[in-house]
Amino acid sequence: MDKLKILVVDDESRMRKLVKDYLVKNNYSVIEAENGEQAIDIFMGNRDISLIILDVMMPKLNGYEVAEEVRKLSDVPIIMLTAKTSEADELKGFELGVDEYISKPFSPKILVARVEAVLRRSMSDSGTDIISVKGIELNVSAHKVMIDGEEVELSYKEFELLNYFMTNQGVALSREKILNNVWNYDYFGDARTIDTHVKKLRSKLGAYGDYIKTIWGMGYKFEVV
Amino acid sequence: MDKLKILVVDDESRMRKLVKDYLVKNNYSVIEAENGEQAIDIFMGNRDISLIILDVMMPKLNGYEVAEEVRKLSDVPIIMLTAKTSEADELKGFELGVDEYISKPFSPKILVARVEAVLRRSMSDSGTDIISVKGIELNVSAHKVMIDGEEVELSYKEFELLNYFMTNQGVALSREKILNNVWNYDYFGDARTIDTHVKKLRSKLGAYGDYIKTIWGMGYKFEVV
DNA sequence: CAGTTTTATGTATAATTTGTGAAAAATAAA
DNA sequence: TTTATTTTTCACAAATTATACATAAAACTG
Repeated sequence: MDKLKILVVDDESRMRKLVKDYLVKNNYSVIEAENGEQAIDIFMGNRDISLIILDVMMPKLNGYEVAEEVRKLSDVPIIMLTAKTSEADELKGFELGVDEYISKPFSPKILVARVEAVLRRSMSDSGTDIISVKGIELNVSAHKVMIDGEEVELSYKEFELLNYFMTNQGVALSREKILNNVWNYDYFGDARTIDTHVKKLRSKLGAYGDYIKTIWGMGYKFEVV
Repeated sequence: MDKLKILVVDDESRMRKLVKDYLVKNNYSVIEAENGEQAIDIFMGNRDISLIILDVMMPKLNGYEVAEEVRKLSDVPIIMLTAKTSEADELKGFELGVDEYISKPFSPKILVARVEAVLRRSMSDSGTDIISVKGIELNVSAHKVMIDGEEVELSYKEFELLNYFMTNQGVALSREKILNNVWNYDYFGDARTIDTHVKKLRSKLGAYGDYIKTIWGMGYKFEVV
């Protein structure tokens, strides 16, 4: 589980093999799909795919259509393989959230360089929807929290608050800021309600409770030791 | 001060103007440089530049050489403008940390789309604000002070006061001025309370305590040696 | 140097802020 | 509807900080 998985989608098996060889040689794990539908199926059942390389020209679902579908599900990086360098196409791609273009023919070096560049970028900005700090694992999409492997029941607000704390690790957050981000903008109640939630969070986090630090006269901060 | 600054470097003034026009129309602020040396000078004196667009082909310092220099100073995003699509060059660029390529000729839309894509990526991971003087490191966003690597507990007012001192390094500050900036405007107590806070700050700063100098009959000043 | 003014410092007190448990209010579920 | 759950408010204790004050020390003035 240390090799990154790359999904290569192309109808020509020769081209798939070529790309696969280059990537495997550079220590990636490659999954192949020979058309758009299959690609989406595979992606659905394989959410740990780190990158998709899509040929533009394919029968039935073309590359853009696949990209569009994928974007409904995920922000996984997408590289387009294209023969034509039509500008209109390229623009369309950027609008769909395509990360990079490689035009055929290409060399192994270019392919690998771009793959690495795109992966580097996507790795650096959050990526998954699991925020994990020490023994606390917060699964944002599943709205679930595990502490030392055990699931802990948090209410909706408690979860949102913890999420806000953990995505702003090490940042001092004023009560006002917390209210504006975790509560709706139309909330005009007492800011002290935050204290009550912090109290409950702290107790539910057990030993990790004191990762939530009080900044006297200011607010709170989530910080590990 | 909300427009993002983009530095455009090209020896051809026609090309600079073209790029500038496109960007200005899209609400960016553009600074021009007509060669590599000038670009680096401008970048040095203008650290709030959000993006550099570099022509590859320039006399004296070429685009790659400029990129290399810039990377020694900063992680600011770089887009290369290139006529030739030589693969070796492109590879070289990626190794230097170039974020994107645009090959000439290009359309306004492509230019702006790529600029926005690159900026979006770089914005997401922009850092914290830390004021650091000698052994004192004041982390404003974390509301935390480190002295010789050790965290020191400061109260809210103490922190604000030190922050004010350090952002006004070398400037003589009257008690009145300090009150107006660190205390709320509705504070009408004794200005001597500043003395008490200064006393505590000095003792908490340990050996660095005498960076806070007394200006007799006037106020205080934060100054190194 | 004596006298005056200003600052340093230790301590006491006032004021503010937070923690907590329990009750009330609002929401969701049955 | 009743019942359960979550969210908010409230009150008071506990903790922390800000300020005032008294006195000592230092700096300036003539």
